[in-house]
Amino acid sequence: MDTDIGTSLQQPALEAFNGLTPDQYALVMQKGRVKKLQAKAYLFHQGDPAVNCFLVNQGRLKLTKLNEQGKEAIIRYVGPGELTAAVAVLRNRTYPVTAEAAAETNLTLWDKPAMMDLMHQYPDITINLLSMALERLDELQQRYLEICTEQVDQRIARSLLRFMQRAGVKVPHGIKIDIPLSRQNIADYTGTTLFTVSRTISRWEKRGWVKSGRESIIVTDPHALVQFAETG
Amino acid sequence: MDTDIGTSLQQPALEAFNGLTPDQYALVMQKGRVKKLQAKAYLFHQGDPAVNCFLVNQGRLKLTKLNEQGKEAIIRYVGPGELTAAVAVLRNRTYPVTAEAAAETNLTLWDKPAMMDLMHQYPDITINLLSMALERLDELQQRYLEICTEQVDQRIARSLLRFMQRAGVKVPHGIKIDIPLSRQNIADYTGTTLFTVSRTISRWEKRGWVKSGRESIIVTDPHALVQFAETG
DNA sequence: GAATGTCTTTGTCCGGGCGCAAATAAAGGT
DNA sequence: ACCTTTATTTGCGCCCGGACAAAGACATTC
Repeated sequence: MDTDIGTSLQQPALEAFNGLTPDQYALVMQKGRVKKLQAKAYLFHQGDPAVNCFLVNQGRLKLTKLNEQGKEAIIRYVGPGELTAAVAVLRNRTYPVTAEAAAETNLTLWDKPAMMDLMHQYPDITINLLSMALERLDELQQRYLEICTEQVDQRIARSLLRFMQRAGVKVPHGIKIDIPLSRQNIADYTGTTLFTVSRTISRWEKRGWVKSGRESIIVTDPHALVQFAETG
Repeated sequence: MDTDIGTSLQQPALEAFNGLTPDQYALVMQKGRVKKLQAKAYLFHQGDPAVNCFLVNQGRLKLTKLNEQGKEAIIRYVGPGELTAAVAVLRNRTYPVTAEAAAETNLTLWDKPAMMDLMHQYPDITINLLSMALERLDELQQRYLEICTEQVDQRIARSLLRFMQRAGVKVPHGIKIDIPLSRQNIADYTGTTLFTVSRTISRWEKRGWVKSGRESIIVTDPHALVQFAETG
């Protein structure tokens, strides 16, 4: 029973290659090249010409975006089973974001012609990609709503809950977010400052809602967080 | 030459049915049903079961989203040539947003089976839809960055510029935004309050950057706005 | 284990921008 | 023309949350 400890709670990601037979799947993966990234290594930078798209096999990518003044926002974290930089395939543009490994990460990548071939060969892939894009759009719309209408506390609560769902692992007294998350990261994700995040989280720690360490957060009372996120 | 006045500056929207022959296009449009909406009429509400997707032929839809407390954010305006509610086709879910006609609007709509048929019959459609979804994702990421990193003034400037690009028509002394936009609308779009928007715009009016009336805005000095948006 | 670098906490200050109230202006209805 | 409704402006007070400083906690390296 305690083998549960460490089990990932991650909901099965919407896969790009659903609906293929194992044989087809093997072929598709064969067409791609694998790549391994150390933590904190950059995969591509915002503005680089976009040539490949990437499937995360293990690990996690952090997607960030900079404005003209060099201020940063975290667009999202890409986990196992998720595909990113599909823009590269559909348009001859540049990457709109920067991708950095948040932890050691294994990828499979395809260049534009390869992915185009696959999409024509297996139309389901295009449909899956569309479905994934719409899902992400949906999530971002939700976050946009939150940042427009809610205050910092609530947004931080929601972020922790979102991270928990996406990358939570059970530990003795709660659920640990299995991404190295600094206060600054959370601030960049929620559109505030690391100071405010720090204060907010210490407050919650005193109330027993979370336990936090250096770049690590354990949610001990998810229910309280949900309650807080919804009512302020 | 002065016939230019009133000409839309709208950049040609990325179309859902590019790459089809005129005959095929006619067939596709035949498969859909047309619908006409009066201004302020609702097309669907957030939470309604999603059954149709819609192509705007004329007019404009306003997509909004509510949070638990009933606060609203404007996700985007959908103009001629653009398709919305593709989610309806790809997933058996509910509409994630509310759609309301911002002006009198003509639509063509397809239900899930019809659109599914089309996607299978003309694979290019799926690719176009994917491309459009990625484009919208890109735009929303950009706005997310802005709302995370920039202050209210700048965001309002950027919004006006964005509306100008999407729905600008030339008028004698500037470019008129051809959407009925109240201060409240702009506030909901940029994540602030109508008071702040009002103050900001009157300030700009005094500087001669814009001319504004009731639910109407004319940008008279786009360059100044761009400058301001980028440097604060 | 000393030194260095990074992350985090906490205090203080203060200003951008929100909330509210009240006045004004514009459109529409009868 | 009058009344009603809805949009906009403006003044004022206040507070959330940003800016900055300084110190503490934790890792890593040599």
